[in-house]
Amino acid sequence: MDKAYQPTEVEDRLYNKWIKQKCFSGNVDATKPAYSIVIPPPNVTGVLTMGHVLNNTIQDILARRARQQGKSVLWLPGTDHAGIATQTKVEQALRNEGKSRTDLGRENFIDHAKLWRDKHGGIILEQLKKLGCSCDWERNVHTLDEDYSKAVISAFVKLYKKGYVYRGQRMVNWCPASLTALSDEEVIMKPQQSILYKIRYQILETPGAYVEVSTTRPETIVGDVALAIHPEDPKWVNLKGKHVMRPINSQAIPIIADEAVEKDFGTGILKITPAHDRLDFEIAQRHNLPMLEIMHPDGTLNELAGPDYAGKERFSARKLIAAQLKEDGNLIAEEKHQNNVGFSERADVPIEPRLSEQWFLKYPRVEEAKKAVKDGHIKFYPQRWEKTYLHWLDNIQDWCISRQLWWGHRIPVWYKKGKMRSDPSNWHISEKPPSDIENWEQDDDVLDTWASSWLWPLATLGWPDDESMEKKGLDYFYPTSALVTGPDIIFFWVARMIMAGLEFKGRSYKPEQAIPDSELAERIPFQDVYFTGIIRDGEGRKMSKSLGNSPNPLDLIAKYGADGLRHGIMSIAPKGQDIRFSEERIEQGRNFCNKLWNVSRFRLMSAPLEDNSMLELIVLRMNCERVNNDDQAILLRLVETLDQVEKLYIEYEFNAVLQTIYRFFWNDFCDWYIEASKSRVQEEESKDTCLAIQDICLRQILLLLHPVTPFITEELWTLLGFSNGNSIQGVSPESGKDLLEKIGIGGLQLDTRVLEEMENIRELVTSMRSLKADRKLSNNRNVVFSFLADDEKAKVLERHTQSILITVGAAGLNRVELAPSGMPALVSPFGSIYLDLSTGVDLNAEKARLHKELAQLEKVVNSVKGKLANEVFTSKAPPHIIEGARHQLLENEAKLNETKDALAALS
RNA sequence: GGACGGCUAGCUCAGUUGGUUAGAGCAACUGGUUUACACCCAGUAGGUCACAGGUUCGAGUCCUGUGUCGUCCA
Repeated sequence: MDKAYQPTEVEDRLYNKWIKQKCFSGNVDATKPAYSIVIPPPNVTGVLTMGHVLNNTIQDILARRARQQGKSVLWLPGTDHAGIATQTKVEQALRNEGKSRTDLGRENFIDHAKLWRDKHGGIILEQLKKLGCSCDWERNVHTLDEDYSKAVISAFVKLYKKGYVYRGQRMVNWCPASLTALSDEEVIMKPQQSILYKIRYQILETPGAYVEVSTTRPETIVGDVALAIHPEDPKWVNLKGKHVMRPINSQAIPIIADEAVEKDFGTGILKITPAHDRLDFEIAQRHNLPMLEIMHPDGTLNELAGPDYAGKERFSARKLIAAQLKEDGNLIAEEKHQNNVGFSERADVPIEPRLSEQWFLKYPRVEEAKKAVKDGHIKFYPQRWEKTYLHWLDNIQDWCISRQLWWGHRIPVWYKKGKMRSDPSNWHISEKPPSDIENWEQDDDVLDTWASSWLWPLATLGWPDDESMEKKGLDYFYPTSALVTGPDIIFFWVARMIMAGLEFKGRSYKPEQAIPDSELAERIPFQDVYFTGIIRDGEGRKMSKSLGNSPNPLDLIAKYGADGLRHGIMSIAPKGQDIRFSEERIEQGRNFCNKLWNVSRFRLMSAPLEDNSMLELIVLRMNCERVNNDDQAILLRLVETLDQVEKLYIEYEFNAVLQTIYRFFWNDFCDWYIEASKSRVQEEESKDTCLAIQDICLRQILLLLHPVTPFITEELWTLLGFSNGNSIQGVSPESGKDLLEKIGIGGLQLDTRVLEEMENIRELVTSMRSLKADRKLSNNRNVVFSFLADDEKAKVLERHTQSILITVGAAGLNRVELAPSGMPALVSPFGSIYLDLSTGVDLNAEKARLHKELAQLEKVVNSVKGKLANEVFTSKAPPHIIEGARHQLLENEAKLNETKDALAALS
């Protein structure tokens, strides 16, 4: 074995082996419980980020742990076509060649995009393999696959037939850069430093009189069709029914009264631009005002804006119009003003509210979706996200699902050629095109990507095709066991998947029929949802490409190994809290692997392996008579650790899992047990027992760690002879109880009282080391200690003398009858310990140290005394607390007295 | 404006129904190559638990308020 663990070769070799042996196949197996996870499909053109590392490591841990528990596990991978993002990238690539998508035409463009996808796509899946992800790659699904597309189209048609899908002229969020409508969720509100322009409008009926109106968007004045006041605003009561002159493109427009007007904003008078503002649109509808569209889809003003502004881009038009207003004396003031502006999530430009004809979805099963979570059919970890989820569902708006893109699922609607498209009698909506296709033309739009990925848990398992569902095991694997994702897509994806699952899984219910409670559990898409935190950089900023603060995970894998990366990232991932990334933690992950490697190496160097292929065989090598307290203690700690880890996994407390394993492995096993057993392994009578216990511990440590660090554990599983030729996968780490039972087959009974004794011994050893270190004697193994204790304590000490001497590094520990004078001392759970030094002791330093100790003890003793003297405490506190306090007092008083004695002995 | 979350050692974080003297890793400092590991070992130091009230025999933990940072929604 190498002196340091070299992950690269091991990882590649083992991953290939696992793939070859089809270890990750998710098979229907009626004899086993099912465990399934669908991957949150990454963007097909994406590359691995630290967020993916976190998210997928967690999924892999869950999958591997479930395999250990004997479940039939499916982790289903795939990618998302990511409509806007991918199309933008492909168009960018075309533009570099001097071409546009319209040059190519729709069909050519899509072919081109597919080629581009096939070339650039799927990189991320290869990267996930580097990370060790145990996905069933043969099941890989892409949202534009033929089967998946059929499911998406089928869902659309079903929803249309039930009346959930409708087409309508509405105000939508328009992205002038991507030239498509967006859903509300794709709009990000950002606070902006804007200018509030105060503009005067002349009142027609009262020449020479003006009203003032405030707006941040003067360019929309050319689209004004009215001014509005609040009907109960006393300031403007007399304005109602009058008219004003529009200051740009002069025209008389009415003043109307509507309750939606905010009396307190600006002057309390609102300009109404119905085609370019959501609120204005609603007001205009109520008052039968015309919709004056003054903008092209790309955000430039059109002819209706007048010859001076037609063709001008919206922000330059703003400046021009402001200048014109100023010149005409109609601009009263310009004030700085902080407001929120909606930006397109993808293109990062301000969205334009725009009147547009789109397809909308009235969400199905909103009430059932709330119920499924409220009643605990679906559990959120951390639970607090339920609130966010429910709040969104309480305020849900219809979903604009059509996108003016080519890359995606084309909407299965055909219109009669030459007929009014707004008239449903001219529509053909079906999975299949009309038979007389020559008389029809298909809708140009595609569906929002999320309107395909909301079917992910269903469609990846074959829905809605009966044969395919059977083949892929939908009945077996659905509902999936857990979903691991970020809270940033709770609305985009999680909530929508829940609604889709409730609507589509199982028998169909009419919209007005509620789904019976008894069916919720089988219709939901997943049982547990684990929300990860967001990975931030060392300064707490979100990782982003533009900041360049995101490390490349592949570089980290090359540097620290996939196991090191996984271990590092998991150890800093508190449940649902944002994570500050630091490379040091990944380094620790690597160090951990190296420690594991080296202790295994040490085991192999100590003695040749016996048959380690079964736990029972190892157990039988223990000779009960040779089992000492160190052995008892380490086995007890192992049992404890197994139970703790199991409990923590159930709560998805990953970093606590890691911490628990770490403590057992590093502190208990390596630092103590291995050290203490070094001499015993040299001795014939204790050797076999000690090695057997080392092997038991190592075996269970590997099993405990396997979900987190799959590569090194598999490698050591073989090297330490546990494998019997088989993979470590699927071997259970056992519960504490089961392990106890198996240990018992050799006749060994563990006694939990040993643990406390061992803790005291370790405390003593630490103190003795400290005594040495304070005098720069750490490396002197020839020092001699004396101790002063009663018979009972002395008996315990004498039993442990050997391992104390070894671990402290000392030549002797002798009992004395009287406190020796002039020796540095310490007070331990076993009485006073003296470091025997013939010369060179700094008595003053010793006194100072003991005085400090004394002060500390006095503080504790006084505080506990006070507590016990307090009648309210003794009458109200529970008995075990009082008992604990008494015990504490006795113990500390004893220490106090011994410390005083030690001090006296020094003078 | 509303909701949620964080604020504990220099840094990153544990601290699960309130109950012994608040823990770990890293960094710092001291000493060490004793044949598993310097990706290591031993030891030392470092905290009025953001602040202010309150409940309680007892508060890092519960309640109220404030500050601050962050996220989401409007």
